[in-house]
Parts: sequence; structure tokens; C-alpha cells
Amino acid sequence: MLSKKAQYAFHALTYLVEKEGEGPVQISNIAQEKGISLKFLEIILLELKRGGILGSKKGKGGGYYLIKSPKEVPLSKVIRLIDGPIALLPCVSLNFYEPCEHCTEDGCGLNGVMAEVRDATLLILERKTLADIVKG
Amino acid sequence: MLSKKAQYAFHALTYLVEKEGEGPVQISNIAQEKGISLKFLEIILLELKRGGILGSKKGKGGGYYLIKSPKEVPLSKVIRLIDGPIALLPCVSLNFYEPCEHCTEDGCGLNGVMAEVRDATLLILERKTLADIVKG
DNA sequence: GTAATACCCCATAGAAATACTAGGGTAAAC
DNA sequence: GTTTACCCTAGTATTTCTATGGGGTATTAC
Repeated sequence: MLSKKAQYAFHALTYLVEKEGEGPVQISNIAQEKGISLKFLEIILLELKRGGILGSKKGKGGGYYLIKSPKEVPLSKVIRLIDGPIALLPCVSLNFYEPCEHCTEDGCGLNGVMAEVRDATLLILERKTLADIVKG
Repeated sequence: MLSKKAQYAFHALTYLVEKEGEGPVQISNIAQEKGISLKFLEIILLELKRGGILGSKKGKGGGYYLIKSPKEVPLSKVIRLIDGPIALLPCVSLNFYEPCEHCTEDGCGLNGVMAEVRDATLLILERKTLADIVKG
């Protein structure tokens, strides 16, 4: 399951997509509009900025904005940034790989299936972008 | 990600599949062989029993055993039993559905994609069974 | 240049989930 | 009736989740 944090991230991002071209959007604006705690949202947006998805501008008229086209931001990137691994097992994770202590060298039988699940999931999450989750 | 508990469950189940036909297997046997804490494993096996996957026999010569053929136990059943929902969002979960407060009536844009992910995942996890995760 | 704005950073904290641990109870087999 | 081995309740340490609070700093408008 996605954490609340990741869900909030998506809600904030879709809002920013909708507001694209209107200049920076303030945290307080997003928080109020989407019903998210302001301080918690602050942390989330900061992470999205550090992850290269958002840019920010300080001072009057400042706020957050997308630094890429929505079509260039796959959903997988957001999930990995906020929640971490997409795979169901650390030993089949592409970006957060860790060996299992319980798997023998030739791997336990789970690996194969979980790698399949990972691939099927990524096939969707890598292709779908922020542009796809904004209602027409 | 699967919890350690779920991973232990799979390790224990594969062991039971390998020992099928040899009568009940004791918890202590599985725990030692798979390197799992005995008391923690006890809890896990009990949940698998309550979930209708395992049977147990008390007293001397007792232990746990599969009550169905390994081919009849899909991996999805084990995951749902131990970890809960397979879907990434509660609002697209088939077995643990909960409405999202942030989604409007016609749904947020995420729903569609996450339902796709769920279907792709289930297509694998419903078809693959305990028989598939035991090494030939 | 100064005051207002709005992001930035650090510390803390309650609640829940995770991953166990301890100890005794109970049914079955011999 | 004693041993075996599952069954049940309770507790606990650690981590993660979900925030909250207060102050610092860069930018802009005037």
C-alpha cells in the first residue's frame, strides 16, 4: 500500500499540473485546497524538490512549480522518492536491492514470481505519468 | 513490500510442501530448519491455520500440515491473510476496500492506474501457487 | 533598506505497526 | 498419567507513520 505521504504527494502534484503555467503555487494554497496538513505537506514538497520533480521560489509571489512537463514524470519516480521500493521483496528490487538472508544462492522460489510482479507493475508505473492522473 | 512475517510464512509453507506426505511437521522443526524464531513462527502458522491453509494435530507425532494440494493455494491468498491488501490504494482494493476521503465521487485520477496495477499483480499472484515456488 | 512573504531547517512526539519474547494452558497420543 | 506439541494471552522493544512547533533565511515589493 502507498503511504499517506505518497498519496498526498500525488494529490499535490496533480494540483500543480492543473495550475501549470500560472506561476509558482504556495504551499498554503495546496494544503487548503487538498485538505493536507500544511507542515506535513511542506516536508513532502521539499522531498519532491530534492528528487528533481519540483522547483521552488522564495519570497513574495513564490511557491512550488513543476520543473518538467507532466508527461516526463512517471508515477514510479514519485513512489520511489516518497515510499521507496516498488518490488515486494528487497532481493528483487531494482533501485533498493538488498540480499535476503533466507534465500540460498540460487534463490528461493519466491524470487522468480516476485520479479514477475515487479515487471508487470513497472510496465504500468513507468509508462503512466502525472499527465495521466489528471482528470480531463 | 512484504512483511518479514509474510516472508516467513512463505518459507514455512514451501518447507511443508517439500515435506508433504510425510505427516505433520513440528513447529520446532520448521523454525530450526528455516532459521525463524519459534514463537513468532507459532503465531504465523496459527494464522495460516485459521485462514484455511494449514491443519494441525496435537500431541505426540503432531504438527502442521497442508490441508490442500499446493496447486490449490494461490500466493495471493497467503499475502492477503498475513499482510492484508494487495492493491496500492484502499479504494481499489477488492478484499479490503475503503473509500478515500480525498477522492471525489468520480474518483481521483490515481484510481484508474492503481486498479490497472492491481489487476496486473493479481493476474500473477492468483495463478501462481505454492507449487510454483518450490524449487524443482 | 526594510518589512512582508514564503520557503527552509531542526527538533519533537503521539499512535500504530512490526517483530518478537515469556509463560502458562490444553488436547492428544502413548 | 505423563509426555508431547499445539494453543492462547500478555507484554515489549524498535521502527515507521503522521504529523506539529518554532525559528531561520532568501526573495520581493515598496
